[in-house]
Amino acid sequence: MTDLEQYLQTYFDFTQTDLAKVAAFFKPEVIRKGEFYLKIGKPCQKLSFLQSGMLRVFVDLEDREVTQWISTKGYFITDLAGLVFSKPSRWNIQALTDTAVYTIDKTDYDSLSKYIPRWPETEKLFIAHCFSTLEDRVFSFLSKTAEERYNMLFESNRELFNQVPLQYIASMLGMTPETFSRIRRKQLN
Amino acid sequence: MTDLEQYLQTYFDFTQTDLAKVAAFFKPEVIRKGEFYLKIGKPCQKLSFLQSGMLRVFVDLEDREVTQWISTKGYFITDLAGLVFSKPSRWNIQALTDTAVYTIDKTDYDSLSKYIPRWPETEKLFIAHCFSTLEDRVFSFLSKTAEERYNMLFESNRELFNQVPLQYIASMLGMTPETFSRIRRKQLN
DNA sequence: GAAGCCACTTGATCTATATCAAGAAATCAA
DNA sequence: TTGATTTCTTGATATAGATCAAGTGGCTTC
Repeated sequence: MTDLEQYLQTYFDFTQTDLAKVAAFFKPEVIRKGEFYLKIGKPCQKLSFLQSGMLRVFVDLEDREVTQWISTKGYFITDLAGLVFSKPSRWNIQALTDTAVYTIDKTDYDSLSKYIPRWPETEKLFIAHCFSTLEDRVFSFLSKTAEERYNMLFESNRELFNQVPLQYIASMLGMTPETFSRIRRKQLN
Repeated sequence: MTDLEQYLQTYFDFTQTDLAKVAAFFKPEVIRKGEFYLKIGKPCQKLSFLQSGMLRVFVDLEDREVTQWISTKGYFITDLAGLVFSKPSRWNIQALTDTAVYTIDKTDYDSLSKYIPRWPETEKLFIAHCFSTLEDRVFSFLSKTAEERYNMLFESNRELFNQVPLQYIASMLGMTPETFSRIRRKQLN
């Protein structure tokens, strides 16, 4: 069983048969460090499962970049609004390291329910789960300090802190690299 | 055509027949000012369409309340994670004024696809839309000042500012009532 | 292994926003 | 109406976090 199948299984509770059917639509692909998976304004006609490496979701403002998310091993990556509504992407997605993904294109993605009767239900659960995660994230900005947000992320995703330029994590947590660095030192003591 | 049907139509692009079918599942209900639509820890076994009035989504912390959202005329209200995953609700939802809603209970909600073949697709689009809105909200915390967030909300939902205790709007924007008040004065000049 | 480039750290200072404390205004209750 | 709450404003002050400006220490590249 591939990583992809394993992941789909834990996540979606498919039968072995459905698992294989779904997985067959995903094609392996490598994005080299620095290459873009997606650029702002382009249509997003694919969904990928991240097998190894890291992708950063970000936006360029006049005076700085804002990192919205960093996707690591075991996550899916796409611009959901782009995929679902065929809108131009609102995010850049770029490889921080050489990154191996399995990709399904929109056409195949949209056809999944023909082959997997339970797909629409599964897909709903998945998107609802993503929604719920974002609700928590919004709540963290409403109710937590920079230090508390740092600690939450550190507890839940320690590996990130060794593998990614820290300035990107800082941005994703809504603070400057300097603040991040000071909090980090404080927590190490 | 009821408000509900009208709203469902603009939102979901149903046929007239499907529209009537769906709408028939929703029962009118009134929540008096101060009453709770939902309490933290309780299961959320319903979804409602807000016909008039206002509901506030919030959490009690030790030393303060945090308002996560205020739902007004024309919005849906539920705890999505509760509805979809049958988890205990993570939010309190309380009426700020006497509020008229149309409510569908979970059992009926889950059965919709039996009557409306296009329901799963529609439901997916709806949840994906909610997700996308939250993405924008997260981004606003990563990239905007309190004043910028104030202005964004003011432009997009001016009525809210006349109808709701301002402290709740302040909380929902991630600032104190004092800061909100000062920004407000500044913008009025 | 020197030169250059990043990423990170650290200190000094600044600023947006929070906190604290009163008062004014609005709303509610009887 | 009148008093009692609650909400909003305003000022004074405090502070978390930003900004600015040098460093330092790795990596990379030739």
